[in-house]
Amino acid sequence: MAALSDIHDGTAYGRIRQMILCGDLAMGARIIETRIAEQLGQSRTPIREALRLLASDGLVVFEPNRGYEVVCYTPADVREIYSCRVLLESEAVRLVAERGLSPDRATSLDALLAEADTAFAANLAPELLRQRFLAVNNQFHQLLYAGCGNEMLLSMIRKVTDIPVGIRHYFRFSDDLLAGSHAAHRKIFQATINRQPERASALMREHIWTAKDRMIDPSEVETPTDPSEGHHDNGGADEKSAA
Amino acid sequence: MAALSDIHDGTAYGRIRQMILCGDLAMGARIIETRIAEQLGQSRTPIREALRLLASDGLVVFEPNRGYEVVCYTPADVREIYSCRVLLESEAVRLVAERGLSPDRATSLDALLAEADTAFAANLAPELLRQRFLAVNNQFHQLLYAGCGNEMLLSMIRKVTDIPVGIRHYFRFSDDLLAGSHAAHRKIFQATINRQPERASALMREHIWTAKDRMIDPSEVETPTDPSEGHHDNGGADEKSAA
DNA sequence: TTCCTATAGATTGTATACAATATATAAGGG
DNA sequence: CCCTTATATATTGTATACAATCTATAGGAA
Repeated sequence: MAALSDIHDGTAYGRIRQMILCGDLAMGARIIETRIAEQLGQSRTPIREALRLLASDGLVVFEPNRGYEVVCYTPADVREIYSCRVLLESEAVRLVAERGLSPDRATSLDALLAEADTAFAANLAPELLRQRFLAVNNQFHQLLYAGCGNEMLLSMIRKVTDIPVGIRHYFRFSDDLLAGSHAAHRKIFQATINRQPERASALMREHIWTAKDRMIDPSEVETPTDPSEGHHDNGGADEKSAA
Repeated sequence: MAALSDIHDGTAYGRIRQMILCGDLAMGARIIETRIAEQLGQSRTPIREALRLLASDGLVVFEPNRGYEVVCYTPADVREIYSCRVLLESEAVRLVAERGLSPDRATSLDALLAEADTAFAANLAPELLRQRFLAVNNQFHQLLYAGCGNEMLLSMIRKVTDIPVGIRHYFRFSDDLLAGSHAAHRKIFQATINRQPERASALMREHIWTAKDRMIDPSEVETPTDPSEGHHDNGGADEKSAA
C-alpha cells in the first residue's frame, strides 16, 4: 500500500498528475485523450489508464462515454478536505511525537524551516514569497509525517494534500498569514522534538483550522465553472470536536 | 468525488473488486490479465484499466512489467487499517450525531438492528450467524455515516472498510463477541438519535478498538504467503490518543 | 423565429496485433 | 551435484483499427 506516485514518476500518470497539481491543466478543464496522447507522444492506451487512475485519486472526474475533466472543487469541497486534514494530520503528528523523530528527519525539517526563514528575510516580491513558502510548507508537512508508522494514514494524507493549486484562489492571503503559518510550523516541530504528542497534535489542529478560516465566504464565489455535479453542503462542524 | 463503485457496478472493475472482497480471489493470489479477460468474456484492455483502478484502491498490488496480485495484508497492516477506522468513523458518527439522523435513515438502521436480533434469536449455526452478522454489520456502519455531510471522509471510510474478507482469519471470534458488537451498535445508534456527538464518538472508538483487540498476536502468524513486500511495523499507538 | 430532427464530426469503448520484458525450462560447464 | 547460461514460453506494454456513443451543426416544419 505504498505510494503509487513514486512508481509513476515520469510516466503518463505522473506527468498528467503534475499538470493538474501545478495548474497547467486548470480546474474544470476538459481532458481529451487524443490531445494528451499527442502532447506526451504516446498512444491513447496508456493515457486512458493514467486517466482512470487519476479519477480514482479524485483529481479528474470521469463520466462514462463522455470523458474526463479536471476536478473542480467548490469552496465547500475544500472545506471538507480541510476538515479531513485536521483529523488526519493532527493524528499523524501525534504518532510521530510519540514514536520520536529520527535524527536525520529532524535535521531535514530544521533545514526546511531555515530555508523558509531566509525566504522571509530576502524581502521577495509577495507573490514569489508566497510561492516559495507554499512549496516549503508542503515539504514540511510530508516530511514531518513520514515516520508516523502508519502507511494507510500517510496515503490518506496524500489524498487530501495533493490537490490542484487552483484552490488557493479560495483563500484570502495576507503577509502576516505566511509568517504566522511559519511560526506555527516551528512550534509544531518543537513539540514533536520534545515528545509532546498532545501538544503537537493540538498545535497542528489549530494550524490547519487557521488556514481553513482564511477561506472565502461561501456566498462570495460558488462553483467557479459549472454547477452540474451534485455537490455537498458543509465540510463538517469540526470546531466542536475540540469540546 | 462521489463513489466510483456506483458507476462501476457490473463492469469489469466492479466484478473483479467483488471477487477480491468476497474472497473468490484469495489474498496474495496472482492475477493474470488474460485469464480474467476470458473469465469475464472481455478483451484485456478493459481488464487492465480495472486492475489499475483496483491498484489505486489498494486492493491489488501492481508491479510494472510483472503484473498484479491481490493485496495480502499482514496482521500489522490490518492494525494500521483499524487505527484509521477508529479515527475516521468516530469522527463520522460525531458529525452525524451533530447534524441529526434523517428519519428514513433512522428507520433503516432500526430495521437493520432488528434483523440482527432475529438472526441471534434464530439459533443459527455459528459460522452462518457470523456471516449474517458481518453482512449486517457492514451495512450498519455504511448507512450510519451516509449523512455525515463530508464526502471525502466517506470515501476514506470506504477505503478502510472495503478490504478482503480473508482478513477475518486474523481475528479471534467468539460467541459473545458478536453479541457484544451488536450491543455496541445499539448504544451507538441510540446516542446518535439522542444527538450526543461526543458519546456516540466515544462509543464508536471503543467499538472498533474492541474489534482490534481481538486480533491475533503478531507473533502467531506473520506474512501468510510471502515476505517480499516492504512491510511496516505497527499501526500506531492510538490507545494513547484517548488521554 | 423557434423548435425539432437528421446528419456529420468528434470522442470514447473495445478488440486485436505486435513489441518488450520477465519467468521458467533445459542444456552445458565447473 | 550445483551453478551458470541460453533458449522458449508466458505475460505485460503499446499502438492501431474499428465500433459505439455522444456532441455540434445544419436543415426543415410549425
